[in-house]
Amino acid sequence: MGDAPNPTADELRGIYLFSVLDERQLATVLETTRVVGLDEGERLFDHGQPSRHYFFLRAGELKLFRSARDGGEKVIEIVRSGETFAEAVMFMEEGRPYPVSAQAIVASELLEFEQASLLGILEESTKTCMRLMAGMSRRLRQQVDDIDRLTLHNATYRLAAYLLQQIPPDVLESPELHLTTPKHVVASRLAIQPETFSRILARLANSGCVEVHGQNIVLTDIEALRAIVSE
Amino acid sequence: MGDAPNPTADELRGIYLFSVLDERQLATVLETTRVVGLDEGERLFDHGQPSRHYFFLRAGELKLFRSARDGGEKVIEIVRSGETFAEAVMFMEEGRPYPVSAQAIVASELLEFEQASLLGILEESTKTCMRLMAGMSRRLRQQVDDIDRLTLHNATYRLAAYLLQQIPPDVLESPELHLTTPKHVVASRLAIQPETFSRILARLANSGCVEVHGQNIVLTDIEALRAIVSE
DNA sequence: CTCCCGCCTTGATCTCGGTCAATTTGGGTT
DNA sequence: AACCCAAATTGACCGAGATCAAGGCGGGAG
Repeated sequence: MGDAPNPTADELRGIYLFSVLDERQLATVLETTRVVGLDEGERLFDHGQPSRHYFFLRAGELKLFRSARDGGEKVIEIVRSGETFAEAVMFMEEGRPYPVSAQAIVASELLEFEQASLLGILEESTKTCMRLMAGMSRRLRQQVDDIDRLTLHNATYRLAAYLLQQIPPDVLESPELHLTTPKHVVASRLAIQPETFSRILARLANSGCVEVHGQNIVLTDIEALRAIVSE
Repeated sequence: MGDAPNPTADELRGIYLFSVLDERQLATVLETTRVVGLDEGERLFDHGQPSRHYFFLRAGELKLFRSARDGGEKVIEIVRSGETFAEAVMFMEEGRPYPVSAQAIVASELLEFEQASLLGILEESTKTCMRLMAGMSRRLRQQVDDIDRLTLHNATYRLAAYLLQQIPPDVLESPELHLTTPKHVVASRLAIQPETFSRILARLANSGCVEVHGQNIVLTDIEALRAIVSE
């Protein structure tokens, strides 16, 4: 490879978590920062493994998931480029094991940070504490939403809600969206089997809500989708 | 009433979140602390309502839950006396709405704190930030465990895991435990219908794993329960 | 003691989504 | 082009758990 640029203070400053750090603090973080490349399908860490790092996804896409002994798999979160993850693990007791496994969906490039370097900074930067807590609070709420959907709503609802959520925030009238992720991964994210996922999407298609062309999905009737989601 | 004692600095010091505060900081918190009594079934706050307070449960028990329009209800967490809750809400964006509703399962007594008083303290007490983050991190992990159980395991597994989890940590050989909570609430916590809950418990009973006497359940064969959970 | 109302239990039936199995599709490789 | 393999689709069937419908039990109020 060799074309992976080394991280700079400027790059770090662009990451929300680090955006209020001063030069010295940024330098401290940079000292132990490593660039990590991941091939498609490669594991970054495993559930239960002791954690010493947290990460920023520069490019690519990966999934955080749990596995069952029978081979079943549940995607807890899909991480997209520009996001940090596993930064909350360091506050856990018991040797700080990762609560999920992480695997690249496509070839990816990440920055790997030492937990220790951030802990020192948190001691002196209450602002950074606030950023970290804001992120944790958001995740907490998202997970409550996930539990709500899993237990109080059916698979069609969950899929419709997911599609609506994928609409870029700035676009009002753009009903076309591109699944960056293989359908079976999205299915697992929604706790649906691939076969059922396919059937529900087909049903939405021939009831006129959506048009499916492989990874591209046109939301031809947003209102109908909203109707499904509003009960 | 009138028999609800006013909170003291000492009582606050006994709460994990406040345990590293100095006298002045405790006094600041105390200034805006209120004692709140709740009858059985009474609501403390509702999902979506703007939040200004967080709480400590002095006595009693309450449930944090989500409702569906069809009347369905999912208990997200059962709060027991000695626990704080809703302290993570203040870091949420968008007017900080409560992500769940809170309702007393039995008559309860709580302390109500203003979010604003803690925010000021967090600015100057990085140690308190750490405590708060530790609590949030633990909740985050618990919710991942919940999602795991909901999606990767069946109702019998969830019930068995719940029973095993209720064993007091100090007791090794005590197979007897008391449900402090009505069975239909536990059922909702586990995302099981009351009828199914009852049937599964009956099945565990006459396969010799447990003995049920109303609210009291004797775990007669812990190993068998462990076997169900290790699948 | 008796009544009453919620909670719990038990039975019968239904259904959504999972499982098993067989194709089909499509991007990537030689 | 012909081939390959993983992903996706489609069909037939099944089953865990939900729903609908009666009872039974137990504790608090009069």
